[in-house]
Amino acid sequence: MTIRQVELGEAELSVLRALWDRGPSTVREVLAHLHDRGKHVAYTTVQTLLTRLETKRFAASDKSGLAFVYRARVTRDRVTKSRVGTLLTQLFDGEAAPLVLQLIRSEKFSPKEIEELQSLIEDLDTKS
Amino acid sequence: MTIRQVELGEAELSVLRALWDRGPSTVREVLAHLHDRGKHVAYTTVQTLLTRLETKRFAASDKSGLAFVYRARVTRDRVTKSRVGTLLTQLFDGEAAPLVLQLIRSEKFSPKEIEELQSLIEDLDTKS
DNA sequence: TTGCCTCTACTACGACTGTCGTAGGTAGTC
DNA sequence: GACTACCTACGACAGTCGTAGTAGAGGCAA
Repeated sequence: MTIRQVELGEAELSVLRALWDRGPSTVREVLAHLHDRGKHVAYTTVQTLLTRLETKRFAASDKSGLAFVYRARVTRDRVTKSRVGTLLTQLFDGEAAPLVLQLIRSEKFSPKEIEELQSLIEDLDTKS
Repeated sequence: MTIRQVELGEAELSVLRALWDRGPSTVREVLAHLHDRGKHVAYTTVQTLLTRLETKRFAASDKSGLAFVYRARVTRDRVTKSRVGTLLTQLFDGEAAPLVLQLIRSEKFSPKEIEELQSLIEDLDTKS
């Protein structure tokens, strides 16, 4: 069967992130952006990745002037949620709590973040 | 180049999970376990996956009696951390806080979990 | 017009993954 | 001893990904 869900590879995701960060961009602009983040790939690699993103309908393009301009067709939030959901399913049987607990135990947070966490949790508390 | 980090595919991970859940198991036992969770794959598929897990050093095997018995060589916690870390890098620039906030906002928690969260966060608070 | 630059369209290719099938050994049963 | 059931070793194959080269079109400077 292998009716694999259409998903994004790591390199594809990094290109999509460039579109989110920069807004609509040409191949060359995405390339420059990736360069700035220390990713050194060839121009045509970026081109291929953008084409694939378009095929998978995560991006769209318009010819504007000389070169195609690509833009994201999905929000960062949507992709993020989907990815997190996949992780949850794969490792935590879909339960969010264990992941949250683990993150809180093992990662560092700034005072400001802690405060934010606190108020969020208090809200949860009153709602339930 | 393509010095891709040794990682686990989804099917491989599900087999590794079987080892975590059941403890040391034979191919047939893992197969039955997967079956129980609704995953229908062939015996030889499981065999291949276990072999690959062994090649990648995520599992080891001993011949004990008739069939090989496979066992996990990495803890669930270790793999989980690594996966979460990857996700964090790919989507949140390595920051845990945004992910935690998003999870708390978008997922449901039981009163017991909320309580646990609260006490954890209070600990954070006093430590900082 | 003749090059040179920049783009797009294709093609390629090796590694990795998910899935199995086949061949051939081993052990208990009739 | 022959059959049957179960195991392992290997090979295979298609689809996905990361990465990139090449050919050919369009525009601009000399």
